[in-house]
Amino acid sequence: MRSYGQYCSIARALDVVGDRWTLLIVRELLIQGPCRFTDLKNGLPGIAANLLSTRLRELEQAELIERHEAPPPIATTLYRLTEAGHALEPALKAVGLWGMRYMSTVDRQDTFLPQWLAYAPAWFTVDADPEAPPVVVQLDVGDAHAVMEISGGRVETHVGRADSPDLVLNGPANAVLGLLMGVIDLDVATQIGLTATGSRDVLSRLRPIAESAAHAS
Amino acid sequence: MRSYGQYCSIARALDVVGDRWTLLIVRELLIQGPCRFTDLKNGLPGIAANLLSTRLRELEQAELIERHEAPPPIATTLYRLTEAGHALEPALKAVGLWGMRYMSTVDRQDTFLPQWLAYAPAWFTVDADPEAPPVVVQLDVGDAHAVMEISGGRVETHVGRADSPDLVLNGPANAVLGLLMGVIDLDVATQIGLTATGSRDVLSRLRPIAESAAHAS
DNA sequence: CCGGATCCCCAGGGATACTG
DNA sequence: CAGTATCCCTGGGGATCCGG
Repeated sequence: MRSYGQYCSIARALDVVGDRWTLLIVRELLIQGPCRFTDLKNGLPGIAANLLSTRLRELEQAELIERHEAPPPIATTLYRLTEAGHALEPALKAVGLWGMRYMSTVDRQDTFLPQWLAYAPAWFTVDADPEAPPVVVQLDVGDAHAVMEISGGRVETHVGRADSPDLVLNGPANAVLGLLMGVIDLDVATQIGLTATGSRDVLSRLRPIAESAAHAS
Repeated sequence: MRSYGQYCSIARALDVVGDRWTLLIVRELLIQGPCRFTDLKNGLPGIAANLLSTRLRELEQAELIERHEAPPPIATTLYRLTEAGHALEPALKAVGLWGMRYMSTVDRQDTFLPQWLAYAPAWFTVDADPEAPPVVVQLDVGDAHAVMEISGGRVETHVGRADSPDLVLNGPANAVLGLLMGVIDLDVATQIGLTATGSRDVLSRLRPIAESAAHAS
């Protein structure tokens, strides 16, 4: 990207990460950890291979990521965030929090990956009642499955299924995540296809982070 | 901008404000208030007029800004942020906070405008001692002049000069702002051309916001 | 002078194919 | 699997011009 040539920290930041796809590459590395080239390509539907290659080179030069030749049994190069790259997390969260206003609808064309089902609650919701006993929520959106563990003030998530969840939320992405993120309420979510199986009152355990509370992890 | 086509709030946000210049236009409207076309063009050195025109149209369609036909004596159209546009402030602050790491050096080519001298301390520093009496700091970088009023826990700024400041900081942009933002210390700032006239101990009144504390105003 | 519109040129992005 | 090479096309930059 051409530099804006301004002595302003916002413009300087955009000089480094303002290019198309760049912040989404950082997003994938933040939520997935160190990735192979192919992992990144799969996590960024639509990106051209040459462009990913170019971006990775630029990010490495900017010292936001570093290549790491993993020994067997991996035996391939992994890309991982440096400290400076990891420091983008608060900025990405703030941007994502603002973008939440566009999450109430979903287009048929939109791609949706399991890891996004997992990271969204982890980044943008908190346990509203830290003293209460732990609960587990299973999220199912098509073929994407994730588990939320709400406990001690924190919400932790991972891709996959739970053994005996207290609640199972199933439906289209905007119904499940829209409800969790607080952009739609339970009535609307149900209307657009949400089915909630189990104890619905665990939903009150979850509080979406308000914009005014955007902050570092 | 082409849509990323992902059901992810970060990707959705970038669909709207990820284009070149877009976030900087929002920055100008945030720090300047409602602006004329020419004000924006002047505040964004290097932008082509047609591109500014295009971006303003896109931003209006996205309902982040709105045109306002101001009556005489202004008698021209003003562009101002809507609620949704204003809601970008936390995200811009978080991005700017991350970009602070690139503020220790300044290139001769870099442009620097008086309003940036004013907004940076207001956005990225706080009064470390709210109980102490108010102090006034004058900032001079070339032809750019700004005033900081540190009082009651807050740091307020405006472009211009103060009558009887408690401290005057003069020097290149990276010396003055780098010092205030905490990216360089007083010794280094002095080495690269800072002159501090008045009571230097008022500098201790100022605390740069740490990354972990990035939050809404 | 303000608020654009038009035109031309080039860099950057997208799609596909190909290679070590 | 991990990229590179190629081609095409869109979008951005710069200058100029035009109506109010």
